[in-house]
Amino acid sequence: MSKRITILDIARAVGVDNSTVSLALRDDGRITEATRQRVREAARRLNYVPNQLARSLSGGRSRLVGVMLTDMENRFFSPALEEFQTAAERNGIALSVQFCSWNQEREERGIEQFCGSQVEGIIWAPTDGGSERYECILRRMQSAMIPCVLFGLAGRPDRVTAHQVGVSEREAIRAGLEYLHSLHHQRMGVATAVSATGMRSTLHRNRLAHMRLVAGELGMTIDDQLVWDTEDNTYGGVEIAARLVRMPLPQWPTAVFASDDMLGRALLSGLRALGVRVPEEISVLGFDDAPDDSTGPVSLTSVSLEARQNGAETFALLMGLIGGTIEAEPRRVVKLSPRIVQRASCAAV
Amino acid sequence: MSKRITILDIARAVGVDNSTVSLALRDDGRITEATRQRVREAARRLNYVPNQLARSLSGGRSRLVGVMLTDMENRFFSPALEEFQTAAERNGIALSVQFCSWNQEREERGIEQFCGSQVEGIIWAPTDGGSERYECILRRMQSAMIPCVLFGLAGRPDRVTAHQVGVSEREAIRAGLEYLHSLHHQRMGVATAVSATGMRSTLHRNRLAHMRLVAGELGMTIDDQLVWDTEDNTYGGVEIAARLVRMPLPQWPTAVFASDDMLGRALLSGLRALGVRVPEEISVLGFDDAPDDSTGPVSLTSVSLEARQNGAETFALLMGLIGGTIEAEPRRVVKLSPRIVQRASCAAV
DNA sequence: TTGAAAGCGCTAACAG
DNA sequence: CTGTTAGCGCTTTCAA
Repeated sequence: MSKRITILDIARAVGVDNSTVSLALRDDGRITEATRQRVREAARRLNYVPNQLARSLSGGRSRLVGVMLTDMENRFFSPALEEFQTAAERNGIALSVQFCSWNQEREERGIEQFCGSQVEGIIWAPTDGGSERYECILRRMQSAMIPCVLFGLAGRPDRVTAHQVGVSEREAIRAGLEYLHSLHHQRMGVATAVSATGMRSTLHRNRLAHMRLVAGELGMTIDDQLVWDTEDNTYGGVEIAARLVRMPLPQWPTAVFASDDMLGRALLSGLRALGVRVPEEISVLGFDDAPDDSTGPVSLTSVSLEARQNGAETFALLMGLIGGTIEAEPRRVVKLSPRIVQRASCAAV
Repeated sequence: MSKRITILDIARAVGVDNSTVSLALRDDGRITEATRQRVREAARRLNYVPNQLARSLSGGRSRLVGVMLTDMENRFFSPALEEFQTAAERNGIALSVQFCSWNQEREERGIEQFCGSQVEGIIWAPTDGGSERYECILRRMQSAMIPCVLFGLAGRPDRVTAHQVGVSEREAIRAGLEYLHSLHHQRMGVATAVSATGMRSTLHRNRLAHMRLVAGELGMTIDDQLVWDTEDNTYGGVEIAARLVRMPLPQWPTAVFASDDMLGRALLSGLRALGVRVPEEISVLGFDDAPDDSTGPVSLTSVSLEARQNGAETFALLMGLIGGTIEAEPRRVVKLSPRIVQRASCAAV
């Protein structure tokens, strides 16, 4: 029934011009404290809600940033998004988040929608990097002059077509292995979930490949016997613990590198339950440093992918791009360093 | 440099009026196929992106729905959001998601922002139900005439101040217990995470209270000795398995009701690793039916909270409200029934 | 210090 | 079938 309240209603109520109201509402210095008060009061009384659409259209800036993520499951996104949020609030920016569920059409439509909504910038964790389709989307944003920062190191290192922030998985794996190496571990096991469903599989496959590669370079061995695979990314680690314990002791690795923190924690829990003392009898190293709800005895040393810091860095870069403090060219690639978060699950041999 | 392309640019390029372009782009029947083609072609060539802000402002409808959730961790939200997405796409609606991270100020600001963005409807999974603050937010949406559907059964059943969709936890607990009862379980254990941090604790505390209550009504016993608590919601279940196994056999419960599926799966994995056969030696019942990445031997019978169906129902209700097919009054409370998803982890005594 | 007027990009009546 | 003409609610010069 009652139409939506606009500044005209306020203007009429207070007896001033609408432009005065507009200025007063935004605390412009040109308006007397007195009128400002009356305007504010009327606004409250009338239950006025400023129309952001009109504001953006007229002002030419939406104060909106779009965030396109692959899925909600990814433990890496949660702290990063948290970081986006707080940074956005500090900058007076609203966030609009979308999840494409690894569906590339949805991903494309979503970004299209962002552009249509006149977002001032886009943070994008793409489903794939370097494909034709992906480059095309990037170009469209570019031609629409909407700055975009890729979240996570996507695409081919040879052709950097967009700003990006992330840590190299390769380097992170290397950091983990070097850490184990520094603790004199030679014979190493791996817990992985290559058999997991969907995109998870690819993730773990890549990590495993990197591990093999880098281990070779460091003179460490990853015996095929010591690569335990599971299809259950979340709880398969427990079963892996059981499999490990069934092995004759002399065949045990001195350390197990888990392909992600889920596997790592599950493994740790399983070993504990089976009476294996960590790190005395075996060391366990995780990967991701995903946020943890355990405050108990289970504490996993892990290679941190620095989700929070990545998030902060990404948003800062985007803000610079939006504000014009940072030039669109050349493309920036912010490569953060992985970090070993030392807890109790690793010890020297 | 190049200003953004508008319909005027297209109109100029094609040599027609801008309103013709507007209609042509929306496939209005009044425009000749020929001109439509030319317009479309020019639009593509010029890389035209329709300005959704202007469209919404002018058209008076934004085709935007806001979704306010507490956090990304909640496994219940993921399938529900998926459902929102697909339903939204079918209805030509765009979704804007926000997570408040259990921060009530952020929650409030977020909803405010939704209202300002002229969303046509809001789906809200509130941090709390029935508080003064919460009622106030509800009223504001109401006075802005933005329909809102609460996701999950929030608030006090006595005073229904908003539409809501969900399943009653109480009933779900009851369904679980009745199921165990029907399998002749008398002596029952509980795996809970009351010691978890943050809001999780409250959740588990409530569930435990309901369990005790309903168990009493059904003549089942929950011995305090058989209530195992952990602070690690995700992997604590493994440790609980170890604790259980340490007990002398005659004291074992015949079934364990896990307070959520994380605990349930962890427990199952732990028991397996410790050589306990499920369900032959003990039954395990989960709660939530969270999406599972395990396709392996671990398969947990669980009380489903019907996340997908809840999601679909919620969105449908909101669409009805937006479209005017459903009246704003009286408030609708759609209470879905929990369902036992029978897998392999429960058997009769 | 405030008011008048133009316009952001698009839609939607209506007129031609 | 296409062009004309008003707005949508707000910002932003420029006058007064």
